Amino acid sequence: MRIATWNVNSVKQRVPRLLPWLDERKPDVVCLQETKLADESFAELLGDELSGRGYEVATHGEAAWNGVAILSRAGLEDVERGLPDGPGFPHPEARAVTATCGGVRVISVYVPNGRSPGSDHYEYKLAWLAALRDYVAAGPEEVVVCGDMNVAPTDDDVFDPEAYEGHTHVTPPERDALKALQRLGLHDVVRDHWPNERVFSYWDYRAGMFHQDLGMRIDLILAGGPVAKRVKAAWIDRQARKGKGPSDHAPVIVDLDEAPDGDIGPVVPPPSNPVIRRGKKKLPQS
DNA sequence: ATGCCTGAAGGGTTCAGA
Repeated sequence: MRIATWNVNSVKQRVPRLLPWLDERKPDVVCLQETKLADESFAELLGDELSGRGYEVATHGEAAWNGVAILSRAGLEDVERGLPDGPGFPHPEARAVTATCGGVRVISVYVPNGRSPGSDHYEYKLAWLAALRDYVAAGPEEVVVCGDMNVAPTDDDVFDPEAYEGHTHVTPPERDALKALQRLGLHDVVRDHWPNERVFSYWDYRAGMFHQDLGMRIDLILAGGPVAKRVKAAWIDRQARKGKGPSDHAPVIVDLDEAPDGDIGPVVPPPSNPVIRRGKKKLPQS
């Protein structure tokens, strides 16, 4: 079973990239984030295209912002939207959807950004991560938490720790909240398979950050013990970040058990990364 | 070539993203 997660940064804008990607990589389960579409609009936009490819769909969206989904052709049962007792800002937002697919409890999450350390939104982010931890703790071990965690687990997951000083995504409280989740027994499957590689999943659109490979790894697949034992491959699909009209995030892909049949692309990530240019690099300023 | 920001809402710009 191939499971993928992708922050598409507007599914409406990403249709010309999403559908060919599904046909090429042939994932059995896809977690999407930042769909930015209400459920009815999602069904109208993609219902036929997805059912034609054999996918059932669970969406939890809202107009304009946020929005998550799970596409599955491995079954889609017991759908839950949102986090029970999760915090809002001030109202609950569409940031989590859960379903059982092929015997695995799949949670697609879009963790709040946090905006700036110490802000209300930052506190909201920490509270949201705590609620996610409680939710996972109450569920089965056969679980994968997939999505945009908006936290880089370690300094190895950003292009330059100094560039992020004073910014979100790297602060100790955020990393502690992520660790608390992992302490439930979840494995960061991409890092486990590529312990010493430079692997990022997000690159800012601005200033040629992708082309210099100045990014961060914030999109994760966290697998419960029994699922982690089944992992045969885990990688980030950088190809999907190239070309015309990409999302600013790349998909993360994991294969459980035997890799699926057919031409479904590499089962290991392309090992080469671009040449890193000399000179101090900073984050683009907004 | 991987090539220097994008999406959405609402209104002629502003906010959000990370």
